[in-house]
Amino acid sequence: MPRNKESNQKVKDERKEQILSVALMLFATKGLAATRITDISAKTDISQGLIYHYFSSKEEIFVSLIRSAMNKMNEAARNLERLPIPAKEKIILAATELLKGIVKNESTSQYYFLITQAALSDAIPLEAKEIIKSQNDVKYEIITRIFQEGQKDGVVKDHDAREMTTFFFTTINGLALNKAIYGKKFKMPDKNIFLNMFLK
Amino acid sequence: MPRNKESNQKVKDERKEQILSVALMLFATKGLAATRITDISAKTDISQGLIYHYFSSKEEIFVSLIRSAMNKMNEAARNLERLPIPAKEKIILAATELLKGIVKNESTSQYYFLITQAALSDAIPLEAKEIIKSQNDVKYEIITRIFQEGQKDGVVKDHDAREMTTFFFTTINGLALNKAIYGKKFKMPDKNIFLNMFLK
DNA sequence: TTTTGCATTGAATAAATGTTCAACCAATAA
DNA sequence: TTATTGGTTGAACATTTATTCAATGCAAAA
Repeated sequence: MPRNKESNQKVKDERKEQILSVALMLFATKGLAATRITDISAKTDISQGLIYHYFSSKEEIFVSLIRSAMNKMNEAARNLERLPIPAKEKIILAATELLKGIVKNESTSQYYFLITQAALSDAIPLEAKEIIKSQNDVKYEIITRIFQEGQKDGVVKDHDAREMTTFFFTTINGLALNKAIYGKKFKMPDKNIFLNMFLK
Repeated sequence: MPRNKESNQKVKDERKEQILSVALMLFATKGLAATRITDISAKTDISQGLIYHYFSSKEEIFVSLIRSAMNKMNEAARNLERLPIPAKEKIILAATELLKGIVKNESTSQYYFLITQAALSDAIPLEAKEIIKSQNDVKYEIITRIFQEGQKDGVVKDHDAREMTTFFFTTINGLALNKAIYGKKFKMPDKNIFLNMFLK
């Protein structure tokens, strides 16, 4: 008999994790098409063959990353909405955490680029585009609701809530891409400038 | 003797223009690596061979597009600075024109994506990266100066001018990408929300 | 120690794609 | 009409790269 089930599963999970983590970095810095399986193989020290033991194709790796990116973002948005604090606090918290995430956690900016790439590019698996299409609105709707709540409280500006949401996410997205471009050189600007768009 | 010089030059310019225009669209929607010479060939109805008569490689086409994108943007920024109007008006004008450009002229959003791609990706000709490195700051510095002038006039908020500039361009960039993703479905939000970040 | 099941390897395969090049054609001057 | 120049073609070539697969290694059970 070979290794026991759990131990095998552990190895499998670790390998998958390694592959996904390196692939995220590569897809974000080179793009899907320009990332070679050999690149992933070299950076993970996992043979090409083994990568195909865990994922059926390069595209499946990409789709898997998109799926987890969307899940993480939506999960965070849902948690935010549930918090027992006023709308204004939620908005400040969201801005603070998102900007912090961009500065600290490299994978945050990388996820943003991955999603931008997937949404934008024709050369991306259909499945990835569908995941985004069906899930992207979730966080938009949540933030829009929070803005509307804040307007009732009289603390959020009286612009169209959905339009403010567009600015909210496009700006965050723009910052994340800027961070991805400039790396450590990027200096995050003061979040209060950003909050001026929304808060009275 | 063949066609005369001018007539030939005209044909050449037209062909180059065709190639560049189609390549811009393809690079912006698929990325450099995923765009095939055959794609450009098919969409322009120009044979593959002829493309190599005008450009020495796929990458040269890309570099050429990056160069003209940077030139256009910097030129616009320089013209803005020269206008004989108060700083506040310049800021409003810049925002108005940039947003209008994103909504109307498809190539504007496409240029933004091209530059983001080039700045971000490792799989991009070095020359393109160097053009961006050396030229990207130009427009940042111009807008920063205009913000500072506006602060002297007492019409621009007292945040760090350079940080406001970061928000200015990251937001524009984010909007342009959003437009590129959603195309005609994209609804441009009210520019006054945006201007709240900067104007008193 | 031997067997077994599964992870793992990397060379082989097949397909795709950037680039080249010899031949072709079209317009004009002679 | 003919010769010439230079735009134009597309098949051929060389290279790259995703994917497969037969063989190997290894940990645990018998």
